[in-house]
Amino acid sequence: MNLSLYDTMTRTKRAFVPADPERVTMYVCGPTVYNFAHIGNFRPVVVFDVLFRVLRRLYGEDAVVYAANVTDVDDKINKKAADEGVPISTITNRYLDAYNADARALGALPPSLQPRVTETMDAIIAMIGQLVDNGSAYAAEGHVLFDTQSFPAYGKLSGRPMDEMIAGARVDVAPYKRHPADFVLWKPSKENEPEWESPWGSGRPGWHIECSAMIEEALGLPIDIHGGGIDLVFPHHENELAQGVCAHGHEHKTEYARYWLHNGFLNMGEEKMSKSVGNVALAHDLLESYPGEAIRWALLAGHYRAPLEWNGELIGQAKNALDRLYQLLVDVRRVARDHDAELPAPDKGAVGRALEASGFLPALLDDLNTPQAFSSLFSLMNLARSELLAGETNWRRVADAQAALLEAANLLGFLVQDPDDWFQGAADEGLKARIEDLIAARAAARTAKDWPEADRIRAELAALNVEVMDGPAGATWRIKEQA
RNA sequence: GGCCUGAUGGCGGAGUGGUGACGCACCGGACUGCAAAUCCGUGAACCCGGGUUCGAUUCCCGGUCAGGCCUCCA
Repeated sequence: MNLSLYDTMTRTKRAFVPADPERVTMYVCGPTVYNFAHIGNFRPVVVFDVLFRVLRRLYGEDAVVYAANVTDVDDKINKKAADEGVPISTITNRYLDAYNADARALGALPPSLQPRVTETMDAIIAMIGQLVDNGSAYAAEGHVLFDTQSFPAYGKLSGRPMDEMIAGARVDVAPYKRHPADFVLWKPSKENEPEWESPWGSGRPGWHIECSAMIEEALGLPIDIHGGGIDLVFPHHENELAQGVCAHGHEHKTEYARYWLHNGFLNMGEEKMSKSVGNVALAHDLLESYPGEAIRWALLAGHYRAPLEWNGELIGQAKNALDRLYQLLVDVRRVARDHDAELPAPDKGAVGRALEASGFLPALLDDLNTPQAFSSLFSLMNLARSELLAGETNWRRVADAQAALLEAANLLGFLVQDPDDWFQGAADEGLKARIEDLIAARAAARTAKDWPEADRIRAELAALNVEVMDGPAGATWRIKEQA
């Protein structure tokens, strides 16, 4: 089975072939850290995390280098810092920490590298120097601009003929630009704004150059995969590509990124209007109310390139779907215990075959078709369930079936918790002790067939947001919907 | 204004030139003191109008609606 990916540059789905299978490189445009990130900002985080995991599986954990940058020089950051009267690093560190915490809560593995603009300044200035030296860029009125006319392939990635864009543009063109499409590589800082020394005067880099510089410094050209949101195709990635290639001279022989991947947007629908409720669209806030895994599931419920309808029901649906998957894990554990059975170690060959036969891996390798992979997850779960419920339970087969489900789910970053924690994790130790006491009291009432008392205790538990489930070997419980 | 996507059951969402996955929700049954979980089962959809075809949800054209980009933006 081979991975195929849809490449924005060629507008086709192509077999993925890395330049060097020993060192597969991926770069994804990360956040500008001036505030808590919107849930939409986390779609690429989760999507490319899945790709990262898939690549690690295919090429080996140490063979994949994934860089996700952080923009920590920006007007919005400057404004926020000025408003609070603090250095920009106070702002950027605060929100980068929050961003990383949210990403972790959403089950994203940390990228191999997380370069920051402030730490890449020398490479940025050096690259601008190269561009000026070889005639791809020019200085004007304290700015340095990239000369789009010097790069014939400009516009190829986004599929925009330049003249059409200029004709339809609604923005005023700065007078010092030679061509309307030229963009800033370096610009003077305004009063009281952070600035860095450069051969063109003190100032700060334009938006696009940071990524080109980071890619060269952190990964080296060409990179295998360049990812980001669909909105970045133009102008960001188009510009990045142009400078990244042209920095190496006019032959333009340098390959920049072998595959360009872009995720679609979350369609916020009416939700956008609910500002009164507070910023429900912040991942940071959603994580207060829902498990990160459920939010992750919701983000992967649609194909990454398609728009995803983000409505109020989605995360709840995701939570319920995960409940069923986790329930299988709980049941396997309980039934095995009831039978005093030890689950044997799973057979790797059988597990591998199940991932193929269920369609799970084929779906994932087909341009990351996560919705179809989800479907396979349920068929793997059903298989495990029927093995568990078979008349003469074959523990070897149960173990293999459960292992297949777990391996598949884990590859997507799901079922990573102990199932008891999933259902009961929201309870602290004090609450757990109290629940156990109530359940013991209820068990006594049930033994005495005192149904009114048993029901009264159940109601008491329900008031604690706890659901009791009677089973042949005693009652179990779980925390219901978190408010 | 220019360029570009998408429109599938109550909700989310795959897929396909020839009986329309999967999940959530709903309904009926089994199990249960009652529930929950689980199991069995039912119902329910391809925006509109043309065209191509033996046959279109799937291909083509037009329309409507929604969204994106052209300016910071996942």
